[in-house]
Amino acid sequence: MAASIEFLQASPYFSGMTEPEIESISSLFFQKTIDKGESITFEGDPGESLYFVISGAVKCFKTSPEGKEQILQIVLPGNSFNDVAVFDGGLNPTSTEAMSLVNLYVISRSDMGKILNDHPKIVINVIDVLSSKIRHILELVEDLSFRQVIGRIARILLEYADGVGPKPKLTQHEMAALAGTAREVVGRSLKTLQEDGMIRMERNRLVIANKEALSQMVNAHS
Amino acid sequence: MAASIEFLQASPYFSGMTEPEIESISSLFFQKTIDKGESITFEGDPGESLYFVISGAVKCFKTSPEGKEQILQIVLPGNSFNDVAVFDGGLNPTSTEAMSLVNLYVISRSDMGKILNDHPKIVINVIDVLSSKIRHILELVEDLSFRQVIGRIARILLEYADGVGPKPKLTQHEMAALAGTAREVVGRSLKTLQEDGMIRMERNRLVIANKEALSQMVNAHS
DNA sequence: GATGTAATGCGACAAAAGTCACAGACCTAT
DNA sequence: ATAGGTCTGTGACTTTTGTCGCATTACATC
Repeated sequence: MAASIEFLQASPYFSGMTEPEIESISSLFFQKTIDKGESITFEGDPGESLYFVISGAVKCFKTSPEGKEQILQIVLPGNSFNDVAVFDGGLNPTSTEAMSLVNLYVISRSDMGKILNDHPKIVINVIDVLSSKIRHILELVEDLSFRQVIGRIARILLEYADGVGPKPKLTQHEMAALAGTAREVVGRSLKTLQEDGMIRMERNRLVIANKEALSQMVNAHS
Repeated sequence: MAASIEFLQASPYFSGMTEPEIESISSLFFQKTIDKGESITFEGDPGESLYFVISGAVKCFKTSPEGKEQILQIVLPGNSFNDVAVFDGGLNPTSTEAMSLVNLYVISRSDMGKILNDHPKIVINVIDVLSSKIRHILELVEDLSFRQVIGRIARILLEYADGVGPKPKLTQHEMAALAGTAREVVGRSLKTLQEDGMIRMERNRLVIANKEALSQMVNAHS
């Protein structure tokens, strides 16, 4: 089952390739469906494949010896995961799991290597993708190091608004894993934000009531 | 002032290039000396140059609005910094400063681009360098998210042993910036580690007394 | 060796975050 | 509809971390 030409053309990896070129590589991908909650890759396994999300959401996370989870990235449609291990030939740095019903394109490490070999011009795309991953993780470091939990939660709310479009509605547990804290602390933070009029609970939907104040609290301090 | 051939050959960026090739690019580098404590680049500035450390140590760090510093990496001889901004054309994600008297090779973004153009085979090296940066930052995230301060300090002590070789002797302030905490907390942690017999202070030198116990506390929990 | 400056040691307290223990709400599949 | 799971709300308490204030010690430089 080959990959859709439109999908590949829109991917940051293959931008700049002509349509015939893309057609010639599309047969190297195969499609895969994963149920919500199913694992896709495990931290420490060899990096065999590169994955592209067609629909749904995938979380990349690390797990501590005590079982605490830190989400590094939620991968949404159009984006890829497991890049690092595929390109440097090392072990997967993170585990991944479907946060919803997920559709993926999968390509093997060796086939991806062939593509890079045959189309050297797209190697620059790989560099761009990796660079943007670095910038994204650096933001997480800033969060963990500089902001208190309530500030991190505010940032998460701004980024993941409220389950609009491809973005999944997050549980408090998931927000906790994103923010690197405990579920109860997320609950308390949400309560505080609500009391301060920054958010509102509307029949089981979380609504941002005062976006300016929320952004301000993110950019200023804590 | 061209770069030394041996230095470039040993750099992860140019491995695989023949000696004549390296000779042909060596004139694109120039050398620069920076005094201890001087800034080299600033977060948010455009990324004009790529830097290679010949001698000394350079810290890459982010600064919070309140002035707190988080060191992301200490760059030692043979390694590079400011890679991301140079390759993706964006702004410097971090500031950098000399932790000691530092000797650098500097190459401009455009000259580095030319090298990649003329020698496509080394683009794969860039991918490897970026991948290893990602893995390194992910370790920092794990530290910040999973370990308590004393565990992070233990890890720092194991990694930066005690000012041996090119590694600088760290002040408590610098350890705090590495661990994402305050100087006093570092002092307390060191005291605890000393009381537990894991480290020892010998006439102003910090010595690891029980490496096994220290590694164990790093790998196990907190 | 005097004199600043930087680095450290430490006690006391405040604030933030983590943990535990439940109760109640919500959802989903039989 | 009901039963079992997941998700949420919340109080009470502990632990960890951050902050302040100062005394003391090392170090570098004239």
